Amino acid sequence: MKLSGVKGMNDVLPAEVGRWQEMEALAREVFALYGYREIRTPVVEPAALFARGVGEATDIVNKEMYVFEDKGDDRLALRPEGTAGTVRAFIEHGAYVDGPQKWFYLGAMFRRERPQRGRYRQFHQIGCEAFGVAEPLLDAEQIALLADYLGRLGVRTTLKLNSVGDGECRPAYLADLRSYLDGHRAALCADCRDRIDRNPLRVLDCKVASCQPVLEAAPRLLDRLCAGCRDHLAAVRAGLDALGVEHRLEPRLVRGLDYYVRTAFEFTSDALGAQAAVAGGGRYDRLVETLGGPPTPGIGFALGAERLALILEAMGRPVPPRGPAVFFVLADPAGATEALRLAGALRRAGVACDLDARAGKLKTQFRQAERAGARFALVLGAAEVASGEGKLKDLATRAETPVRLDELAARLGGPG
RNA sequence: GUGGGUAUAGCUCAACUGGUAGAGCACUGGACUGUGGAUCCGGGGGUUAAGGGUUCGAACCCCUUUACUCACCCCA
Repeated sequence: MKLSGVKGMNDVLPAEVGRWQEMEALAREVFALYGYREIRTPVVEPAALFARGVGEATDIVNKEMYVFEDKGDDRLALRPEGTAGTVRAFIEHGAYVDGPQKWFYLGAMFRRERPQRGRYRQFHQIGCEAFGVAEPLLDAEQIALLADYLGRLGVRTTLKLNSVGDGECRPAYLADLRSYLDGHRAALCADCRDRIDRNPLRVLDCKVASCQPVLEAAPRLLDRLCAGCRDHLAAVRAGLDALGVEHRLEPRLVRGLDYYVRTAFEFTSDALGAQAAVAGGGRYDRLVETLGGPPTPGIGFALGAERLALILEAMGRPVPPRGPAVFFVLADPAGATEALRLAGALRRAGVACDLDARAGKLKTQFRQAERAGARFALVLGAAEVASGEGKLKDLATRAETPVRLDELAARLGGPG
């Protein structure tokens, strides 16, 4: 029986892992610049957390979540998204007493869907959550953070912004929309007819040509926003303008999670195929309360790491190299012993080095040095041991320069 | 969950309308007993995804299963 990985769950091999390390390191760096601090929560949570937080009726909870029994006790779930667990931790540890909090996380999420380009059963999200501030200034700042992060990676995206209303204006709008769509049921496609009850906002998103006339004339949420939501949206846009963040108002942008209110946004890329969203998020002012905490506004986003990696790859952005500074080529037993000793000294000095312990043909060792991504190679044999001197070979230029072995650490430790 | 496409060496692919399974790259040995990317010669590697059927004969045709992949749905 041949073993293979679980469908939709992928390995990141050493050759590509540099890209992931780059994305993660930059996230930590940039998020810290905006005052966000890292939080780590379990991959497993009570299933009820997601049912209550994300929404019982959403596809994510309803059909995509991995749920299992833990020895008969609780019903547990592999987290399908990061916000609910973060909010749970926020409440459980009473973090709300310390005023506004800005947190971020990196981690694996799980959804049991049919895999396709940019969509996997285990995938990784990089997300930010900010608690305790209802002001639109925060929305603008957080969206700018995300734009900043993507911009530093050279990724070109489109930012789509919308308001999905709040408890004051959305229910009335939804009722109107539902009855409007119901009245035009016959003119809509089968998918849309299903969606009328389940998620009427989604109908507006339909791409089927025959549905378009009905949708064009449908009531628009943007026209029905209450004064609070309208002002909020205007302020967010003004904030983005002030920060020089380009965005597009997208009245049909919908989020798939129940907890979103007011601000909803999405960064999309055309390098991704059908799954165009690199990152998405929005405000969730009632979520903390829903999950049992004190009323606390919040806003957050999640970015799909696999999708970002796909974009970087499509851009032809090279994977940052990670090779040793020097690779020792062992010419004979005396050289091998010396190499081991020298390697120890260099490593104590913080200089990365490597060698091929098989000590085979020089040709093979040089090939190994190149494959390891080493900057220099240094042949070590009885002659070098005797003279205390060797030739440091730059593998890129193939130029050799004499070097005293006891000065190697100083030579390689410095810049260049 | 629903469709479409694909499946031959580690990778990329050949194999004439069914006739003994090959090449390039990679790996490895040698030409070169202390200098890699070039050249030349040699070597290891395959139940042709799996199972069944048709046939004198199947990588090729038929059926089933599985995996991968793209799209729908949905979302990061």
